[in-house]
Amino acid sequence: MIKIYNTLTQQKETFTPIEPGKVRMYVCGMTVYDYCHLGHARVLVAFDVVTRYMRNRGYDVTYVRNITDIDDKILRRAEENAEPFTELTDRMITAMHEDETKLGVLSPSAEPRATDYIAEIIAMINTLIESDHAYAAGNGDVYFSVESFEGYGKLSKKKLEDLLAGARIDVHEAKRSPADFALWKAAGDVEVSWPSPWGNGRPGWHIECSAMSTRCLGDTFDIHGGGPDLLFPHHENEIAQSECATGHTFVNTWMHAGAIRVNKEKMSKSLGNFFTIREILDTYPAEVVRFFLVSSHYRSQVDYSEDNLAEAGRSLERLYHALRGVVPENSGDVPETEHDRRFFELMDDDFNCAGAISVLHALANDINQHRREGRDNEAKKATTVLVRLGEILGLLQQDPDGFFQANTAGELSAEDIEAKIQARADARKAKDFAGADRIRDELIEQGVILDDSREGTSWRRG
RNA sequence: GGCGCGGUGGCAGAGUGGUCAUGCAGCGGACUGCAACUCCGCGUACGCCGGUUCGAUUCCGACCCGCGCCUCCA
Repeated sequence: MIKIYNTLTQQKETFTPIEPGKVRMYVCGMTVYDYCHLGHARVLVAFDVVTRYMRNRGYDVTYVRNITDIDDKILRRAEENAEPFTELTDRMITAMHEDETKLGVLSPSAEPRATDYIAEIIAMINTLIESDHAYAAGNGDVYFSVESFEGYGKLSKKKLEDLLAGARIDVHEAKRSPADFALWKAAGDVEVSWPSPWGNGRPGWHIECSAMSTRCLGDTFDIHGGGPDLLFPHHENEIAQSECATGHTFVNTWMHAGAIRVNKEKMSKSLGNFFTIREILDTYPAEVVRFFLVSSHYRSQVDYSEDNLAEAGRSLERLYHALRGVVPENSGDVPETEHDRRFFELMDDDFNCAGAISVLHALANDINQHRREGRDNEAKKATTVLVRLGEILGLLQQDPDGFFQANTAGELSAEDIEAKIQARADARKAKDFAGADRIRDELIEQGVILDDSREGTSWRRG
């Protein structure tokens, strides 16, 4: 039985899918005008773990994550670059897929793009106008009438009168109420646009998610997720549009990831304090970045720092070290263990990855102990369990030697290193310890660390 | 100002009404030719003040501090 914290009800609830055995989930994806940063990675990884875990628990998960490929920022950036906006968005989508792959994020079941759903968007807007939840303003814009939806504010716990009183909502003449938001934006002369009953224009941001999610998953679906800054207004507006258009509950469970922070401030585009995934991957292995993200609860805030990433790396190394030199069995050959049960118990409780990782470490400790005391068969079994639980978190699927040796640093080839290790072994055999240590020191200078064990000497790049 | 989240050992980070997170760093021991890795052991953490309770870090209330949203942002 899985429990999930639901932003809508502000408590953990036992998850019950609409259709037994099936999960329909929608996550707000990227607006593709720039490279993804670590905040995006957080959401990507968090819902990747949710998907992997639920599938492992036997659910048939349909995971839809959209791409916003038309919006003001995209058009502005394309103009700055003097390129067609589709070239910009294609490039950024390719880059996003590369980043995802490196981070071990599985592809979603579907990845709808706003520009492919213009007809659905227009149809939904029409429905809203017909039912008086929306109105065409004189200037070609179409707005949603917030006051026409009784439940407005139920997700973000905001009161409409507070919003209306707030000075930060700009008064726009075409709007009937300052809290109303655009469903359709009229296009200027040269801008990218699509024809519509209200003239040429393009969709507003919120409506595209309503149109795509209901089209792909139905009027009501199980889980809707996204980053913390989408809660308001984006998700609140999605609820308003969708529930007014369909007459049904939009989403049962709302999930929101925690923010990534830098120096106690939220990492964000507007503050300019963001680190892109690709620049972080220049310095840290992708799995270390993933491990760092998975090491804390998906809802909590996480501080990005070099120290924290480096520490995550050392922690992950411990796990891989335990796997080194033991070939796991087929997972099916090892029955469920106490560790499996503990792992599932923790993950069932709102995807407690940080807790689940402690099980991984317990397993590593078992493996090391078994090997040290010569219980090879037990070590093999524990290794099998460690790898299969790791997979649920998207971790520990590399060949351990590859993990330790694939580091980009260092000039020496694997052959050079092996030769030096052999030379050192010969020196040790001849009791020439000074010579042996000289070789070891030379390797350390090249960033290569030697690990001696009863089975022989292995190496890694540090 | 409104709404929401959080303050755990040197650091990171789970969790619980009454033995245990876990990792990193540190210390002592084992292993080693010496190291590294590994193993064993160690350090009386739960913001502050009241309350409930036989007992609270965990429940309740007040306070202090931090963060997020209220405008585009994952």
